[in-house]
Amino acid sequence: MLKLIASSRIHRLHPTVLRPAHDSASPLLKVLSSLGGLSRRNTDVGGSIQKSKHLLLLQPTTLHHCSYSGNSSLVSSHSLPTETESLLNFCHQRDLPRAMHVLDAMERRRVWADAIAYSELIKCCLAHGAVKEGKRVHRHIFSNGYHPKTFLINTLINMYVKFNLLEEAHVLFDKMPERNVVSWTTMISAYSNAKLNDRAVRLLVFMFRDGVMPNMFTFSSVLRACERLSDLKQLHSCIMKVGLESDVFVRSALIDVYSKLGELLEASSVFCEMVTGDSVVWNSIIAAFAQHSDGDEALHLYKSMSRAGFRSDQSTLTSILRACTSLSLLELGRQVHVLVLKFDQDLILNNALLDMYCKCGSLEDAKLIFNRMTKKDVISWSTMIAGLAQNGFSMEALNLFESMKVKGPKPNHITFIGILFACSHAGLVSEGWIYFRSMKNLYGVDPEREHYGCMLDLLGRAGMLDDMVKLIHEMNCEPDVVTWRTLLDACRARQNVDLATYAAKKILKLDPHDTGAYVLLSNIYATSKRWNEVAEVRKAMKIRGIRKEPGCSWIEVNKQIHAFILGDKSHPQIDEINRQLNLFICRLTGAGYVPDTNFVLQDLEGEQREDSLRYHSEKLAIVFGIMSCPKEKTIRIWKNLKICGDCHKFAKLIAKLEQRHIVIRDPIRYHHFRDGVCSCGDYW
DNA sequence: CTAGGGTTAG
Repeated sequence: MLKLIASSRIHRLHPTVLRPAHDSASPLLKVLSSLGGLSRRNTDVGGSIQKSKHLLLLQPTTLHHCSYSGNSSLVSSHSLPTETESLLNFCHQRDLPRAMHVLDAMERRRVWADAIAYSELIKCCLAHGAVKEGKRVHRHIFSNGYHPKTFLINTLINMYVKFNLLEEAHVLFDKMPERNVVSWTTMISAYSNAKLNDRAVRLLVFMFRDGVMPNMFTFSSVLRACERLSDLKQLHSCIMKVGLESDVFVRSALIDVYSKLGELLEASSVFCEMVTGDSVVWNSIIAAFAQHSDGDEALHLYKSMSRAGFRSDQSTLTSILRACTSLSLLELGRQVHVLVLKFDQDLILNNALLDMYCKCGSLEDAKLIFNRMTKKDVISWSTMIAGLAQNGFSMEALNLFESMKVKGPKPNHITFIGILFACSHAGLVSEGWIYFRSMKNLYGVDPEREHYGCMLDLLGRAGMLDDMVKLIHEMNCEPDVVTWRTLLDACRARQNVDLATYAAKKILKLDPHDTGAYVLLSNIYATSKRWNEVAEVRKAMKIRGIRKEPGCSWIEVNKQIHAFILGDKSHPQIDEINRQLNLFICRLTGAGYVPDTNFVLQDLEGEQREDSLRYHSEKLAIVFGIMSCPKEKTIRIWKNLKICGDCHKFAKLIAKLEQRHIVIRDPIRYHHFRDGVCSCGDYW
C-alpha cells in the first residue's frame, strides 16, 4: 500500500506547509511571472518542504484514512434511508445530542450517511460550538472504508477554521487526495484572517503550482494578506488577466490593500474604474482617505456617494466621523451624530463618535456618549481616558482608570499612554512612576518608546532633567527623534542651554532636516541672549534650505472654515481683525501684558520685524472668533504648529478680559483657556 | 463548503 501511495498519488498529497520566511525573496512573484501554464500540473513541489514539522503529521500510519487506495470495493453500503433521514431531521432541529446518537447507531452497524447529511451535522456542531462532537464526526467520516468527497472534507476544514483550530484544519488539508478551489480558498482565508499573511500568500503559490485556478473568493482573501507592493502589483495584474477586477469583493479588497500600503493614488484609480456601484467599495475608498488624514477627500467622496444614491451605513459614518475628527469639524460631527442615532448599539461607531467629541474639545458631549454606551471595550475606555487627559482633566482621567480597573476591560498599551499623559499633565511624578512600573508587573504590557516618551515628558515638566537623561539610557529601545525632542523641550522650559545643545545635536544627527530642532535651539539661544549662536543656527538652516512651516490656524464660524496663515492677508475681514487685535493688545498692555519678544525667532525665515509675532495666526483666529461668535459660544481653534509662548499668554489674558472659553488644539495637545489660566498648566 | 468596508496612541 505504501508503495502505491508513493508511486501514484504522492504528488497530490504533497504537504502545503510553508517554508521559513527567509527562504525565498518572493515566491509569489516567481510563480506569477511564469503564469500562463496554469493548466500544467507541477508535481515538483515536495522536495524543499519535506522537512517541515507538518510532515510528521503525515506519517503513513495515518494515511489509511484517505481514499487513495483506489479500491472502491472497500466502500460500504450507505445507511438505510431512515437513518440518513433521522440524522437530517435532528440536524435541522439543531438537536445535536440526538443527531450524535444516530451517528453512534450508524457506527455500530458500519453504515454511512451521504455527504449532505454529514455536512448538515457539521453545521449543527458549528452552531453549538461543539468541538468534541465535531472531531467525532471527523473520525467517523474517515473511519474504515468510507471515502469522503472533497466537498465534505472542505466542510470539515471549514469547521476547524471556524473553531479556530488552524493546525487541525491544515493537517486535514494536507491529507486531502484532491483539493479544489474551495479547499485552497478556505485555508488561505483562514490564514489571512489570522494575520498569518506569509502562510496565506505561500498557499496561493502552491495553489498555482497545483494547477488550481483561484477565483474571486481566493483573490479577495489573499489580497488582505498582501504586505508587499511588488506582490500586490503582480496579483493585481493577474486579477486583470483573468478578468476578475470587476468583482465587487475583489475591488474593495484591492482598494483596502493599496490604501494599507499607502498607495492612495492606486486605490483611487481602482475605485474610479468601478462601473456597477457597490456601497462597500464606496466605504473602502472613503475609509482609505479618512485613515490617511485626508478628511477633505473623504467628505467629498461621501457627498458623491450620497448623490450616487448609496445610503451610508455604520462603516461610512465611522469614517466620516474620523474625517470630522481629523479636521476638527465639531459642527459637522454633531450633524453626523444625528445619523449615528440610527445605529445606536454599534460599538465601533460609538467609539468613533466618542473620539470625535474628545478631539474636538467637547468633553461634555464625550462624557454623555461614554455614559450612554451600553457596551464599552478597551478602545472606548482608552479613548475617554486619553480624551480627558489631553484636554487637561488629568484627575478625572485617573479616576476613570480606577473604575476601569474595577469594572472595565483589561487595559492595553494604548490605555497606558493616556494614563501616563494624565500624570505628566498634572505633574504627578510619583504616581506616574507607579503606573509606569505597574504596566508590566500588573498587566503584562511592556513599555514601548511612547510610554518612555510620556515618562520623559512627566520628568521634563517637573524639571528633572537629570532623571530624564538617566531614563533615556535605561530605555530598552533606541531613542528616536521624538525622544530627544522631549528632552529639548524640557531644556527650553528650564533654560538649560548645554543639555539643549546636546539634545538638538542628537536630533539633527538622526534627521538633519528637523525644523523643530533648529527653531527650538535658536529660541533657547535667543532666550539667553546668545546671538552669535542664534546666527549660526540660522545659517545652518539656510545652508540646508530648511524653512519653517508657516504657522496656520483654523476656526469654524457659521459652518465655514476660516484659515489664517502667518503673513497672509487674504481674509476678507483682515483689516478689521488687525484693528481689533491692536485694540486688544493696547488694552492688555494696560493690564500688564508685555509681548514676549523671545518668540519672534520662531519665524526665522519671515520678516524679522519686532512686531511679527503680533500677527501670529492664532491671535488673528482668536480675535476673529471673538468678533464673530456670541459670547457664550466656545471659541475653537486648530493649529498646525505648537502655540508660541506669547500667543499662549495672550490667549490666557484675553480669555479673562473677554470672559471667553477658548480651546486651541495644537498637533499634540489641547489648551482650554478660561479665566486667565490654561488647562495645560503652562507646559507644552 | 470559500470572500468585503469602520474605532483608541505615536
